[in-house]
Amino acid sequence: MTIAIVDDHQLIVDGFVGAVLQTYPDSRIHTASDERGLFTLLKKEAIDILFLDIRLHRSDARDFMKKLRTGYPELKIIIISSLSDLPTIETLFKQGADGYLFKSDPKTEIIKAIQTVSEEKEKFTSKGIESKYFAHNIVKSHHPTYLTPREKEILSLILKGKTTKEIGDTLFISEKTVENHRTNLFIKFDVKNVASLVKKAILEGHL
Amino acid sequence: MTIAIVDDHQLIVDGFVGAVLQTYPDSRIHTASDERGLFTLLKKEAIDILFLDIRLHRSDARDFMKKLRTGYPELKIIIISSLSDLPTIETLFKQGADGYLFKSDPKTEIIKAIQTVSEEKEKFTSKGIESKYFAHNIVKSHHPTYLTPREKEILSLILKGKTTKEIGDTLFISEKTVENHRTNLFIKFDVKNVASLVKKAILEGHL
DNA sequence: TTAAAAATAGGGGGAAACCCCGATACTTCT
DNA sequence: AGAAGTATCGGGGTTTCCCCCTATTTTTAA
Repeated sequence: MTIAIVDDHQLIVDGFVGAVLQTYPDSRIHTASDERGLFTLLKKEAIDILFLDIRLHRSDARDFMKKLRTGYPELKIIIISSLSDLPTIETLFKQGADGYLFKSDPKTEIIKAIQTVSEEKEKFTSKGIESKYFAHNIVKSHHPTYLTPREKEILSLILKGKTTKEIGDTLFISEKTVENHRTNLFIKFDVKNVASLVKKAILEGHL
Repeated sequence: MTIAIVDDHQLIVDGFVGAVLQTYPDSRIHTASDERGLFTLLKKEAIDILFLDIRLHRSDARDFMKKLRTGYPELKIIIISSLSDLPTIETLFKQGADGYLFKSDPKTEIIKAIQTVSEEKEKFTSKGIESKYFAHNIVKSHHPTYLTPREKEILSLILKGKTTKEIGDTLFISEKTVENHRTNLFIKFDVKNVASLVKKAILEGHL
């Protein structure tokens, strides 16, 4: 069994490798710290299970997952995150994640995750996830879902503290157009002002 | 030598313990996952060096550091964080931190940190910090500094997406007063709109 | 006890945000 | 060919923000 972990926190990687080797001394574990490193790795090695820190990709987790799914359909992807944001979790599952666990989960959950996805039958969610998942009723969760390229562009400028006028000047479009995109961002994020938008965007990894 | 680590991410804790035991097999390492656990621990054990994930304390790292410093003046405190926010680092040093390292630093930095603060002479900053530190010229850094209790209250309501009017109604004060506090927050955070305020506040751990 | 800081509140005004609406053009997918 | 989605722009409006001031009371610290 070949396992890979991608995380930019060295400590996380070390803790992970230790935990897996303890249970599976014969497993081969590859590590990478970012997106680029991951693809280099995937080209060289046949990876069975990938543990992925989703916060690596600021802008577009969706395209990233798609790329992984299409390029490596057999790959099992387990998201490992410090985010407890539920809509994100739901979205990632829709995008083809096979499992999800928190960095705060005990390391036994890693082993469980490996076993669950190896058996090919079901998706894995850690206990930490499940408790949060059912605490807030995720059923009526608002999907921050998909942002268009232009929306992402405008969101990033909002996050930089730019005003509508400044954004318009930057992108050479009218303030009205910026307002429209802004409104659409509000709708997609289900918020009613910039403060909430910025908060939600940051917590969902758009920074 | 007795070492403690406080972090709510189990993987980080495991990675840390492994790294330290590798170099100091005889060291005693205690762990806690939150603030409460830490104080329970400090009452029972004589800790020499504390590695602390500062993101644990949403509201008030300042009071927290003060409490530690006054209650345990001999304790060496090394902040371990995933935040790369420079003003925060500076502030924490001012508040009596003895060292600072990133979660993305290699584990050799942990050992270096232990050695540096043990020698009692100097503060420790990891290589990761130093490179960032000098990349942006921190000299003219704006200290988000001290927030009054009322300002913290208002900040937290802004972070919840409340409008000036709503905040006034919540705290039973006039909108004008809220506006004043809001202005003062802008000045202290050195920003010019809510978007930047929220972003900076979250990055500096006020969430 | 005096000075400084914090919290309160107001007047007044301009700028930006926010919310309706409708409209056109271009791509993409079915 | 038609529907859906994206991106563009406008009119016209209300609300909120943001900034300039002054000023009083209370709390805190020197």
